[in-house]
Amino acid sequence: MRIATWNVNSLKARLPHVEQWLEYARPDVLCMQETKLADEAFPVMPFNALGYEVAFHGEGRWNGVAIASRVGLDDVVAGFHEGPEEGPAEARLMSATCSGVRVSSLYVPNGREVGTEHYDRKLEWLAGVHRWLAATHKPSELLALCGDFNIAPTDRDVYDPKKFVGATHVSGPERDALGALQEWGLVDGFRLLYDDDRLFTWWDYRAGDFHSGRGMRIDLMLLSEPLGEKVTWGLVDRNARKGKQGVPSDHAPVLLDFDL
DNA sequence: ATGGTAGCGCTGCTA
Repeated sequence: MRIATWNVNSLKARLPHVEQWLEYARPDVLCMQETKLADEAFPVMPFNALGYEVAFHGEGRWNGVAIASRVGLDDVVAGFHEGPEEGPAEARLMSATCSGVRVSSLYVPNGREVGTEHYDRKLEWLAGVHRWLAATHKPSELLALCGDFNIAPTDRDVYDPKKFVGATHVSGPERDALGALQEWGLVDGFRLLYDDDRLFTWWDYRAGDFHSGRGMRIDLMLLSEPLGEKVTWGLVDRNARKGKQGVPSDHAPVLLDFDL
């Protein structure tokens, strides 16, 4: 079973990229973030044509998450649904069961600058994820929390730690929030297999950061231990940025294979 | 060097 996650930065702008990627990567499940589409505008038919069912939770011009699956898409829940109160209705979480694995697509708030209300909301949202997890799941289940966490777990996950001192994505409270999810019973799936530096998944569009290798690893797949035991291979597919479809996403898709 | 690009949508916000 192949599970992937990709912040597409507008599914409307990126649909040709996504279609081509599905054709050659053939994930069984693809979690998407930043679809930036209202639900009535979601391109259902292109996914169906490639053999995927799709569930989506959007709000229009910002945010938006979705899950495409060719191995079943059951018990779809948009948002937290139970556990903590939903709060302001931003479309940042959606879950479904795909061939026995409970899969969630997450888009964690960016946080902008440390000490701002946006940063506080990011930490609150992450605390909400922990409460939701504790209220609705058990570490013994087959769980995959996939998405754009907007957190680089360690200093090896940014191109130059000196340039990130005092910045969001690397701060202690953000990493502690990620650590709380791990303490509950989730592991950084990609790190189970690959210990290298520079396995970045996001590059700023500006200043040629992609071609200069200035990136961060912020797109993660957090796995419960029973699912982590089944992981066999993975990839950050930087080739997904190539092709004739126009401007690529500023994120690359991440995929993991499981012996399930 | 405190810049730069992209998406949405038409003005400036968000990342």
